[in-house]
Amino acid sequence: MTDVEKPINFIQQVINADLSAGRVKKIVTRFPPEPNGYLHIGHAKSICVNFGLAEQYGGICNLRFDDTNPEKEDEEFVQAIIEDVQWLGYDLGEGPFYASNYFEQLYVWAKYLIAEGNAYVCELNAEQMREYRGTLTEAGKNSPFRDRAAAESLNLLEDMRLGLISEGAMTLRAKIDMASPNINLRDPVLYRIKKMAHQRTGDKWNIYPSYDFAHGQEDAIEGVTHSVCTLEFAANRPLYEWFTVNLPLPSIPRQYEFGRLNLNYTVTSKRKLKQLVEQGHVDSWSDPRMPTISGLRRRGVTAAAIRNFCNSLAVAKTDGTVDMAQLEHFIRDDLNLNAGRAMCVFKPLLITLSNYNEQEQFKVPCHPNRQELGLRTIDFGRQIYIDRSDFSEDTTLSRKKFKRLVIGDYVRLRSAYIIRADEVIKDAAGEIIEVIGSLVPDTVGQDAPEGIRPRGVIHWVSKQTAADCTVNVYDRLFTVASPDEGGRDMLDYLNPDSLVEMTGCKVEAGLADAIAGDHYQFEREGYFTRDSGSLDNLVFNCTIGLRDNWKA
RNA sequence: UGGGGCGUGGCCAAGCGGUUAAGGCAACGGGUUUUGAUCCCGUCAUCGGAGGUUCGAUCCCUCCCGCCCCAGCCA
Repeated sequence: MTDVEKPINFIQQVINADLSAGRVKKIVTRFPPEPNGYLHIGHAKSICVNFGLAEQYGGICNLRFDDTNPEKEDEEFVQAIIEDVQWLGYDLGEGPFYASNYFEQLYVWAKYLIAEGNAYVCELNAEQMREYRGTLTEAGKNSPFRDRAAAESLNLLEDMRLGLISEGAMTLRAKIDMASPNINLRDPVLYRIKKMAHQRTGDKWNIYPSYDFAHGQEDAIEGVTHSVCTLEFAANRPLYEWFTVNLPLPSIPRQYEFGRLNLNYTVTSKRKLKQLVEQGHVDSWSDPRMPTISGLRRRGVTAAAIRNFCNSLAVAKTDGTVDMAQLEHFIRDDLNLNAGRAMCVFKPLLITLSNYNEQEQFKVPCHPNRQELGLRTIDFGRQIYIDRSDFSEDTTLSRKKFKRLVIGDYVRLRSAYIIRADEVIKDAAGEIIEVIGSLVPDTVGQDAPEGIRPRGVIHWVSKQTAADCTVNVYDRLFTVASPDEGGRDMLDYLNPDSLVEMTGCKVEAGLADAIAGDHYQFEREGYFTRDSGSLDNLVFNCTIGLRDNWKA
């Protein structure tokens, strides 16, 4: 929460220098996802960095879909991405933008490169191209089509575009240097043939630009000043810059790379998340166990928590793995401050108060430290439920070790009376089915009377008015810190207990019609939100448990 | 192996030749508390290794070690 002056990162240093040198007047950044999956927590960092930079410098950040490969993309993902970015709290401004809107311009530039002798249509097939490319240690060799006349390439490119050439038969390649130690510069492919409809341009195109040929030019068209991406694109930067000197671009963007976010006990790779969804290991991209923005949202994580977490991360060139505990800290930090309190009993144990026959309602604070959040009403009666784990017949348990209800002893019911457990009723199997107790009069909102020392404070709900509900408690999706390490198959490390569904829970009446998106702290348990995926029933998802410092 | 990038406490991370080597997370002690929560105090490193330059190096140089990225007509 504290804004201890965060040191400026290397990108801000560059921006400051560019601003003072007059190289740029207004900062323009961009967040360029390919719509081939849902956004995850790693993207959140990128979004916060890019939109954050724009915000900080009074510039703009474009959400731009890098939709250059219809084979993998889908409109569903476009919509989900837009929703997630907005939910995180960012304004799309004039956007969203689409690479596909620039296809015509890119094509004009492709012809320009050919005319300038900087590109050619190559007829090597995929396998041959790989052979010609060389290896990390050996230079590649020139394609036999490398020196064909510009006019011929121009005609062939046009044929490719018109669908006259079959897929895989030809590509348009930049003519750079087959001996470059940087493999990205060994005559990279600019256009490939895909006779496939695009979700936005329909069947207008039979060829689609490659990432390298599209990305920097999209930036230039939009006037992006600082193209901030992740480290794995560092090797593409020389190519990015090659286009800026060989094409008549409207502006010269510059690319900078920072380390992407990795989190332990999960995976942050669209490919792997897609696999989990498609193979049914989770119920959808928005499964509350998924590290997707939509999964976190359904789980009950707030946008503020995600933003605070992302802003706590460094924008640097080191690539490390952040401890899940750090994300959890920001989730609790925000929820503790903002979530209203409520009581929910997971494993109900009936308590009947033999000396009480009334019905009462108590007005209790929604938040112990923020009275401005107001009061709520809770019902109290002769019969209440407490959690089975909050009762014990073992009278030898020390007060320090078991601060709950023990037969013959006292406990405080949160926001209500102090009660004593007098008698246990069991069924034929020896299972406790009810506890007969008695309350200590006049103890609501009062200190315990002389001689009575409640062992602790426990939560409860009124039997008469509590609502039945189901509670989902989640654990980490994987059993090991790095499920995608080395040659591991993440599926071997899926946590079989990542979801525990508890039915027959009892929540205070006021939450019977809780809405998804509202956050509650179930006292002594954790933070919860109504599950948006099963609104027909009253289901709460555990966002995260309360911190638990006591050693059992 | 060719090229590119990175190595500061269990994790993240400031530090830009002279600092008691920030801060956060975690952990561990203690205090407050009608949530075993929150909150509050306190404890917790000599900077991958070896040389060198310098009055002085985590910061500069050399070599070594380790990790990451690039050989898709993916992004």
